[in-house]
Amino acid sequence: MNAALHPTIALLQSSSLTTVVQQEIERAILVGEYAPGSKLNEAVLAEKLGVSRGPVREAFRMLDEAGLVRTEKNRGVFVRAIPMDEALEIFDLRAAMDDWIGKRLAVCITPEQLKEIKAMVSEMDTAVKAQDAHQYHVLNLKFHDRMVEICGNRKLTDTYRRLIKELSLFRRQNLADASLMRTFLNEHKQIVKAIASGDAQAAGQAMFEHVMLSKQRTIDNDLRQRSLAS
Amino acid sequence: MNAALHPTIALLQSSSLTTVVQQEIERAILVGEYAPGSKLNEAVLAEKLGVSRGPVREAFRMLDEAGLVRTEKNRGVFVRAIPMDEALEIFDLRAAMDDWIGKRLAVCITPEQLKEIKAMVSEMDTAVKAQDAHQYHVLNLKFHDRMVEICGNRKLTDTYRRLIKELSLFRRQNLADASLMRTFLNEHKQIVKAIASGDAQAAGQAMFEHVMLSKQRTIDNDLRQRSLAS
DNA sequence: GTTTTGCAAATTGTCAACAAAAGCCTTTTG
DNA sequence: CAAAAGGCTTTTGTTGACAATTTGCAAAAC
Repeated sequence: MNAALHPTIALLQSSSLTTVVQQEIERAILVGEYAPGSKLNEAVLAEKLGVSRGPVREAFRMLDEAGLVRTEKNRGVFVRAIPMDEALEIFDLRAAMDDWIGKRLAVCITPEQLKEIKAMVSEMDTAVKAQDAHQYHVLNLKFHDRMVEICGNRKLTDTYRRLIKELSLFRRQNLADASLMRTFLNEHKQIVKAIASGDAQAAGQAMFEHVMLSKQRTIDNDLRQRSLAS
Repeated sequence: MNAALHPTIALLQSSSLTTVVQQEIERAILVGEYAPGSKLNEAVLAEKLGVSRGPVREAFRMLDEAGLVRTEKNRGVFVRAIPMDEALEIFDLRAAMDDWIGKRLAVCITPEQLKEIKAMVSEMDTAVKAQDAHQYHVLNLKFHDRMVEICGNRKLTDTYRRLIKELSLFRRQNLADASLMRTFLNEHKQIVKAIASGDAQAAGQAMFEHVMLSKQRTIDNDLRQRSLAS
């Protein structure tokens, strides 16, 4: 009965002020409008969004549980600043998941889906050649997100996305230079190749090592920046 | 300065009404006081806990984000009933994580920690011999939880525990019979052995397959119950 | 007899006011 | 001059009240 209802109606039915406030704050955080560590003022946000403080507070509780903000009693909520060691932990966890994802895709991906991710890689190729780091970054996120999605495990997808969101709070400025982009692109090609060949072991390993290289690059980047600062 | 303050003080500093309400509801849910699918009434809970509806609502938003309840706009919040297919998804995800956990432990576990988990297995041995399924279940949870913890990856630990909590919402009655307990116990011994030997590949595989057997048992159990019901 | 319609009660969504704690600036004191 | 004390301001924590929606029931219509 409630199968094919009007999109506007479905929207109104699902979204309360709290959820739309939550989504808006989350968007703003992920897009960098509020820097990690900065304070989020209830009253200011409430007025800005044209609601009272109640929904804002409820949204804060959601974002806290999601790991995007941290709440200090009687002091307020702050955009989380992911420390280096936690980011590295996330990389390890992601690697474990990507290992499984690779193995699974090698076995169960459909020809259409394979075509789809191949197209993504070739788009990335274009971006690399155009030296468009931003576009590459967007495509890269989409590439990995699509692969998890194809696995068809919603719990995995949710967990994976949660980690990606938290990771995006860590060092917005992690721009890859041209040579690194090319390295990653080659790894992507290798991943797709392993998946296409149906070799679960190889696909898992390729994805695992791809993430571990990202981790290593993050470490190197940090060391470089530290030495520059001193 | 605030390093070694009195535990009561630390408690008061960290816990607002919202957090204590959240913890209490979570406890009640996990312990089975509210059955999956049952409705949680804001006003009733608020009065029961001696607070107003505000903190209860904020706690609901946290529990929703944690996956323990589901909110339907204008209808209320309900204890989540994990459907079979989602439970199976969780098993797969857990297996992927346990694979990594096994590999990691094989490499980095200390002799004391190894001794510790060996002691747990022997406790489980006792429970199995005493046919104490409940005690076995408690020890089993502790065993796996401790192994994740030893890995020293807090993000992994958080994620793992989140999954375990959700899984505990699925079919409280999944009691193992004596022969199954013995099977699992043997697998535990094999896991510990593989970890002790330092063979990462074997340890990962042992843990992975251990979870997959749990998954299979869940499927079998479901089929059996379905056939009995018809 | 079944379905529909309308009303009343209960419940959730939202808000604004009050209480309490933290932050800040001035003043006082050594 | 530094540091502590005190009061003022801002911000968060909590509450109770009001508005909007759903639900259950009973009466009416077919």
